[in-house]
Amino acid sequence: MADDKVPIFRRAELFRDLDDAVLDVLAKHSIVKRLRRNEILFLAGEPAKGLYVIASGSVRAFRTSADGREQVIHVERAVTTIAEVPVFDDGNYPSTVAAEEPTTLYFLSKQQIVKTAYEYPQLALAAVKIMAARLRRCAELVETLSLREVGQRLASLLLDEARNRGTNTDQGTTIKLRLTHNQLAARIGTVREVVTRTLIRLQDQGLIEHAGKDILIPDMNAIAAYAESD
Amino acid sequence: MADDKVPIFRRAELFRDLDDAVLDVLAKHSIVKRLRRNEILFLAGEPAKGLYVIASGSVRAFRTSADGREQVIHVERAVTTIAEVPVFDDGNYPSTVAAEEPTTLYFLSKQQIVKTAYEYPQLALAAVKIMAARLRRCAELVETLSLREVGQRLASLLLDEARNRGTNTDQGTTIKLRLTHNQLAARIGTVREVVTRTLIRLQDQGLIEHAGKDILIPDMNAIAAYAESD
DNA sequence: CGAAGAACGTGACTAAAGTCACCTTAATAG
DNA sequence: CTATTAAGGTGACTTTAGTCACGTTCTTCG
Repeated sequence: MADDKVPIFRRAELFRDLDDAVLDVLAKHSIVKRLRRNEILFLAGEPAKGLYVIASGSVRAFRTSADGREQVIHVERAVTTIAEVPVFDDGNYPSTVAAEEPTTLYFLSKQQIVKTAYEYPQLALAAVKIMAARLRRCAELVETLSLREVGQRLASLLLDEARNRGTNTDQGTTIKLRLTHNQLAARIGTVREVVTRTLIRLQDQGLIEHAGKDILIPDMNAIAAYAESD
Repeated sequence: MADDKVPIFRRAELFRDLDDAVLDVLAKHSIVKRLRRNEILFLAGEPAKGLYVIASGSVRAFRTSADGREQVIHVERAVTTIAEVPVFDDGNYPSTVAAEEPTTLYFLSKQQIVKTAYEYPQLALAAVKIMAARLRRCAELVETLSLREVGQRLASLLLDEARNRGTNTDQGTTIKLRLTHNQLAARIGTVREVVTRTLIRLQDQGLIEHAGKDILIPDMNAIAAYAESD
């Protein structure tokens, strides 16, 4: 039964360099958890018991203001781990995590991970790499939130999506947004209405063409320039 | 000559658990660098050659917008390391770093550190801890920038300072600010004038009393409540 | 299919933040 | 000690973002 977990675990960057035998031990100790869309895995500030491997689906880590507005810190999709931070620094969960879609996870206890990290330095090294990458993205998020306006933040997000999962046509790059305006807002640090209006504005400026969830970026360079401009 | 470096290195969290012998090797390979106030150590995006130990003084890591506005990501003071991120994930420097005051640093090459990390897992483990802590603070920064207003952000900063280096009197907690309004602005993501006005507003609201760089917080709970309020 | 709920669009308004220009005060270097 | 320069203060204004209210259009599911 743990056998089918091992290949999944191996796809996680954190575990990539561990031997099958070690992964097998981890897998045997892991506990399955399934989440419905928007179901919460844990809350920011809760004492952390361990980390999770996202076997399928995706989750968002976010913070909430007192009046309920969300700011997404990062989104992670299968197969990765989440909540490494509190495992290694022994604190509470730093953000609330909820499923973006139906998601299956495997839970691994803090003790188990830390023990393994002492025995197999590859694990610690991999953890460092993952955190380094997170830190980079987090610093970028700080920069855009603080130094760029909503239009540019939205443009960056679209650009990102287009680069990752866009398809090139003769008209330019097209993407099918899977996010609602509300979700977009939570990622770029604003509210729904502003997203709606900003999309229209980007269209008026000729940077995008959108019909519902379908977005066409005629000129990737133009939108990149706009996103980065002063 | 490396002998005097070893006790300094040992005070850095990253190196705390290494043997003297190992530290001695690192120390022998390190290169001194001195910075004047506001002198730049490296720029965001530059290829990273290694990390630095802050032997004395302090530095800020920040990002700059096209029109020159700065957003401070974190501040580090002696004795800590900076630029671990690009050492472990092998990318460019993520932020620009400049000295906040006259500062002495020791440079250590990426190769040297990585090699040591492979031999001594304590180093990797320490790096994970440091990054985890950074990630926490960075997420917090994202939250405050996105979800809180300037008044609250400034209040949190003052509260932080007061908790760390405030002195309690019968009137409340007092702190001597060492930051100019410009520096405050760069940390909380706004501009000078807004800081000036916000300080006045906080005073009008009875949360602080300030005369130049001296700030009195009569009621720590009150300002904490304000900083966190919706 | 048709009703309910979610998502989207939009006008009108408020408020917060940022900009500009200029003045005053403090710090410090010759 | 005084001349520069850096820092702080302030009024008037613009811009951007956020709020509220409400209508419309999708989705989806009983």
